[in-house]
Amino acid sequence: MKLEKGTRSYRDACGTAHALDLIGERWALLVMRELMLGPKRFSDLKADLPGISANVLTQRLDGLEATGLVRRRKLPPPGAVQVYELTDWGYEAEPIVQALGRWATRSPGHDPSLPLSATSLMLSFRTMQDPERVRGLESRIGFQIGAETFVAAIAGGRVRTERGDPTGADTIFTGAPEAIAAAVYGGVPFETLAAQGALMVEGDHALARRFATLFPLPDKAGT
Amino acid sequence: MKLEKGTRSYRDACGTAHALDLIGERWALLVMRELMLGPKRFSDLKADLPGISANVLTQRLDGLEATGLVRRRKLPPPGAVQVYELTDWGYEAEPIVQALGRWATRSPGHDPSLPLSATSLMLSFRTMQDPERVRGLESRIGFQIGAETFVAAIAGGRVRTERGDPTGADTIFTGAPEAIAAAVYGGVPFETLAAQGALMVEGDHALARRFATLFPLPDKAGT
DNA sequence: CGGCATCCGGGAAGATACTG
DNA sequence: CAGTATCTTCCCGGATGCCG
Repeated sequence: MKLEKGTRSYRDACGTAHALDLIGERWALLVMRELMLGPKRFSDLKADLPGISANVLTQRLDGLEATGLVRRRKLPPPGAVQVYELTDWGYEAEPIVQALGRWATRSPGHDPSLPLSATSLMLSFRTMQDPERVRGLESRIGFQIGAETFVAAIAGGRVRTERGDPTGADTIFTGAPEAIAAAVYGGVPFETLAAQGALMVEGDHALARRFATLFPLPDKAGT
Repeated sequence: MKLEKGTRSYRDACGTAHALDLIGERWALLVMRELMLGPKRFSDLKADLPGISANVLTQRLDGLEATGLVRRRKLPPPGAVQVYELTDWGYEAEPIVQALGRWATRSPGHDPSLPLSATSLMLSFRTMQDPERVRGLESRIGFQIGAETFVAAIAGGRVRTERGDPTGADTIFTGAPEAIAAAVYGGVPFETLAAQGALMVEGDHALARRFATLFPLPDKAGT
């Protein structure tokens, strides 16, 4: 842990510019994205951000902690590991992540088949849900992604996603984030993915199929 | 104009990550911010972004043009100068600028007394307006900032800002963006600023005073 | 003068290796 | 597992110069 040097600032009163002073460095906002669904440890952050190097991750976590966006916490024993979590103010950055995500899906250069973290996938359900299509639906969808589990609770015309135990959900998806994304955003049939061993769907298959229609991608920007 | 090299990408299917591929480089989003109220020429962009160097501005404009966010256009003669303007998709990034701006004003490190561009000030009125305080108000506020003019049209419970001729507005502010910001966000009395020659208010002074109360700053984030 | 291209120095990011 | 140390690469910022 060392002292920050003369942090290159925009020196601009505009809030947008100050936001970039805070989270404009490379990887900073993606680190925050990965913490949006709850605390994580260093090695999980590193694994979920392919391409980041350990020293850059250390620098970002130090910087975000110094600005009051991230806090490091020691979990109580047993398993007294150190985790990083967003502060309340850090969690308030979610609208930024959402606005960026929604806007960028209109990019002709956006490639949904690239690698994807489990957190990104769950956040994308928050971002991309279409209220028209969600209306009237009430159910719980479970996700088993590697060792992590999540639940999407559909009620009151909204899809809410969070970490949680999927047992008892109406349907459960098991597979890598990329496979679930292929089904939801790529329109790849479950059977195709199941045949590859990439995806397993348990419980109400009709519900699973309907779930995959709730998140339409916007049109690509033309010129 | 040269070919882009291997642009360092996050290679992540997440929309947020792709957005950062598009506008995550230093200055990129601030260039777009400066174009949000209409086309500008190179030298105006450079002047309104203190600290940017000409070559970086060139690189950003080239990059934004290549990704389809900015277009360069030749104004018809006379005065056939070249200007840069956002594409439709580029203008759709305004919610991002807004979300960043709103969020960052909660930062304890935010200093509203720093330099500010006229565009930033006008956009901040869009971002920070409080519907409760605006309700019932109907008027037109003019701004003369250097050689640029703007109008804030208040109607239907909303403040709309754009470039425009302020003649005939109910009240007109004349001064630097920093002076107007000091009045609106810093609570500095008009008289103080007028005594310094920093601000002039013409027309309905009561309206001007009320206008300055429409944009409350949120509480600072505490841990 | 506006709109760049070129060259240079410093510093941040990326990759790899190493340590408690 | 959670970082640190080192080295290399590349981007950013500043200065200068070209060219319509």
